[in-house]
Amino acid sequence: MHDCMDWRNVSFDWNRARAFLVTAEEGSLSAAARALGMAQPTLGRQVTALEEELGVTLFERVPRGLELTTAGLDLVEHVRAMGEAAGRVSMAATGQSDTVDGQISITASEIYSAYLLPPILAQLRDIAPGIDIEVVASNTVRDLKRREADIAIRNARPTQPELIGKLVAEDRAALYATPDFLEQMGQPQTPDDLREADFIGLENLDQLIDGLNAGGYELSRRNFAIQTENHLVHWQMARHGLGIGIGPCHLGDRDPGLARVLPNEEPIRFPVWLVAHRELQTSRRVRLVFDLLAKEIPSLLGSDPEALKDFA
Amino acid sequence: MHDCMDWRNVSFDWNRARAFLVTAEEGSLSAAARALGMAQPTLGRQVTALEEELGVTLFERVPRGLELTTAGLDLVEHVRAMGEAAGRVSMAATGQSDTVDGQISITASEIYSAYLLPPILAQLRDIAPGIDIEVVASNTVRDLKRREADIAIRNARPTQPELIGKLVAEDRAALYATPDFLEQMGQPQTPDDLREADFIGLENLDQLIDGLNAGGYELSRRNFAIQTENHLVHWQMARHGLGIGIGPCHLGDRDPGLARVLPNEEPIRFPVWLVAHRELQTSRRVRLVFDLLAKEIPSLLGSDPEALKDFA
DNA sequence: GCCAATCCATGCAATCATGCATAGCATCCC
DNA sequence: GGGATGCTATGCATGATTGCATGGATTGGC
Repeated sequence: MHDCMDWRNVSFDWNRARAFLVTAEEGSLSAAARALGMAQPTLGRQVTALEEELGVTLFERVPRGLELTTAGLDLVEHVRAMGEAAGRVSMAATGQSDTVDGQISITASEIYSAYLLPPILAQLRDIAPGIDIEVVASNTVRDLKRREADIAIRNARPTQPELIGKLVAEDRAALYATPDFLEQMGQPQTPDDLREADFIGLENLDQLIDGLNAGGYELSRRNFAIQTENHLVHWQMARHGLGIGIGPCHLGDRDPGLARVLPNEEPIRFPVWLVAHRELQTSRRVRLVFDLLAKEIPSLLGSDPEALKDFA
Repeated sequence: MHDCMDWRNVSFDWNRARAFLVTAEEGSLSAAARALGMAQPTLGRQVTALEEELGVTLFERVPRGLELTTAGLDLVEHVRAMGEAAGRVSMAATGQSDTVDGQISITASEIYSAYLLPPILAQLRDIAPGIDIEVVASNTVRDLKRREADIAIRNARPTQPELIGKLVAEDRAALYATPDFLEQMGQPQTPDDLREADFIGLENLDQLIDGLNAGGYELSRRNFAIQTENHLVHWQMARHGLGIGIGPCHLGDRDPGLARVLPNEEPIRFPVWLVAHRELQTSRRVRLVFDLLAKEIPSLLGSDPEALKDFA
């Protein structure tokens, strides 16, 4: 089967190829070194050695950094393919990994990262002390295909076929403000009473306004004098009486310093999905964390299993 | 362009992946080591380290050798893709032979052009008949930046940053004359014996005199009754007994019609550099010729690789 | 049953690669 | 124009990797 495969063609130093790839993608040796957790001189020497080895000048040394030559531009395409294959190797390896100990990376919104994950991760530390946990708190959807995280907590069903998702809970969100703030407003009762109210804004402001208006509100940008892209900051602002904030009920209802702005309005209901890459689902470690999250999130959110049917 | 690609997923040791691939394909560490030109323990340790790194047992150690586990069987598929990409990298770097065709221009001193290059260029004709060769025989340094030639053979390290040089050999030169001429002089033994001798001059006569006097001679312009700027003519004059000439030992020592004037004096030693423009170094054609010259010049000159260290 | 061949694992010395600290340089901003 | 900040290149000491030599073990053949 393997009569006489010639391995000399691949006998150049593959780590140098990796150094070249990351340097090309990051644009400078220093940035690449930071990304890889290596020293800059090391990377520089590896790139130089690869140029020597292949007999190709890959980069033009310019003061701003390194710039790909035409030859380098040609080669980086092939090396990129190598890197993508390497990513699949790593993905499959984690999936095959029979040891629980290791690193795992979870991405979730800032609110979930701050209020939902900590008690669960404390449990995880007890159950499996050998697992190193990294939490990527981000309100933008991270790409699991590129392995930006192993497990994601999201509020929508994953669309990509290589991702598998599990609907684990229902979450609810409502408008919150301090009791003082509401008293000053005269205890609003209907969305109409909020037409002149001060809200605290988030990123994607127009999208938020459209969403609320679709629910019967009549708001515009002038209602949002204060704005932040950070949801935790947003929440703290609401708690300090700076305006009306939007947040999950499991937080707001338990916060003695906050009250629902419109107690008679039904909260917004949305699903909570756990998402992981198919390859990773076979990993004992990923499996363990995934199952723990699936078990604990519903109880922490006080989610009724019956309610999940509405999102199917 | 893409904000923050996460490279941790590819940060495992790629060389270990290569070790794993070749071992899996060849069926044993020993065979893989032979194929890669490495030692068997090295490869064994790399595979073990990869297993450690990925947390996956790749091979079952059986008496006959190594056998892939099911996990390894899964992983080898992905690593094979990596290897194939590596092959394309190497291919793109090495270049296909059909793109080699074209014109190339080499500049060298007259002596080298006449005595050193011909046998090498004959080889080149055999290897790559599609390459048209131009030899610029010149004792003045041609400007590679202005593309006066593609490759230069020089006796000094290139100073301009856009030129890259490779120290390929050590050359030696000595004073030569015909045996008859020496007998007539009474067989000189020391530089002092040559104070009244007839030398054959070259261009830059004063520079040559200074150089020789720095080596213990006591010469002046009146020792140079005959002078020519052409080194080949210079050499032929020496061969015809017109005086003492200076020339490379690899020529003089093999010439039955010539003998060293001072056999006990150490020859002048100087480095042989191959020089090319950085940009041209990426050309497959230039590379091919460059490498051929780098390989053949040392053996033609009988240069000891150890001697090169003196010029570093 | 023994010898030869082949395989993997380990000890050890030399080599190579790495990281740190630093120098050299260009650029940007005040 | 000068200080701050980004980059790459180099010297040097340390630590990791390599190759060689060797040991232990199994298979196959005579």
